[in-house]
Amino acid sequence: MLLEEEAMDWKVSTWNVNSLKARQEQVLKYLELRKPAVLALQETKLRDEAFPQLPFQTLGYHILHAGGPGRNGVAILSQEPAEEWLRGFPGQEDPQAPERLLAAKIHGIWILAVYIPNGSPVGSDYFLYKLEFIYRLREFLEARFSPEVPLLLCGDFNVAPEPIDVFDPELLAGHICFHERERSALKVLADWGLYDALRAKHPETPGLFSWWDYQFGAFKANRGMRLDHIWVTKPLLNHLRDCYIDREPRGWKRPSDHAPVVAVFELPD
DNA sequence: ATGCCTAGCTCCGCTAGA
Repeated sequence: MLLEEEAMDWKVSTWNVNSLKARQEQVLKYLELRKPAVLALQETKLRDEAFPQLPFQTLGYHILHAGGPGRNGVAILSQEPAEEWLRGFPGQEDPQAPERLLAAKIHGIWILAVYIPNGSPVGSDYFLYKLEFIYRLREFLEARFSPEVPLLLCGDFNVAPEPIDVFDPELLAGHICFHERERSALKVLADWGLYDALRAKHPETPGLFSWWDYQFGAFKANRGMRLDHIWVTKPLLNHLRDCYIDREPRGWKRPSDHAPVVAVFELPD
């Protein structure tokens, strides 16, 4: 009993909202309903000065945002303030990385929130940029962090890791977000010492997707892909209670095309 | 078939998303 009282539930959620301007009311509703300790957002599509801080602060969240004009934009909202934070790949010239990668130390745990480039079409310069981005992320982890300490990498990876993670692996073979080269890049990233939280808890369950096309009634038919992930180091995996995809917001009116992915940890208070 | 994908941006169509 004493042990239970000393442990706390720590919920981390990641959600590609496809414009925070268009989705502000839904994100506020989500925070009120689910009350995650941390919510990572991708595709805010906002400049830093345009982030609507007040309604989120009113709900008790601290805000870190790494945005820019038009596309991209990542944020970390947290009930506890960040002790340290950084954006982009430090020391690198890439103009997009500071809108796609944000890291924050919260409750003593480094949380890396990422929006990996889409990379379409396959074989283009942009496709190579996507692969390179994933390899640079691995180098960044090597240079700056250790797999021996609790760390969480989450966000829109824009890659479905395995055939079980897409609705039709034969149809989608070689397509963007399920191409062999993307999947092998993701394996190199994982080999640093990261575990897929969802598959740690639900290794064989098919049909677990986090993105569905707006077209073709894809959500209703569950024709989707698992592109959004929460990966953790071994020390944090030991505290993982569950990981799941929260499909409800995908069914709301005027939704994002992605659904939140959630991990719940039992941590010492 | 009542029904079309949805953002931003600078227009009133285009590009990107995945």
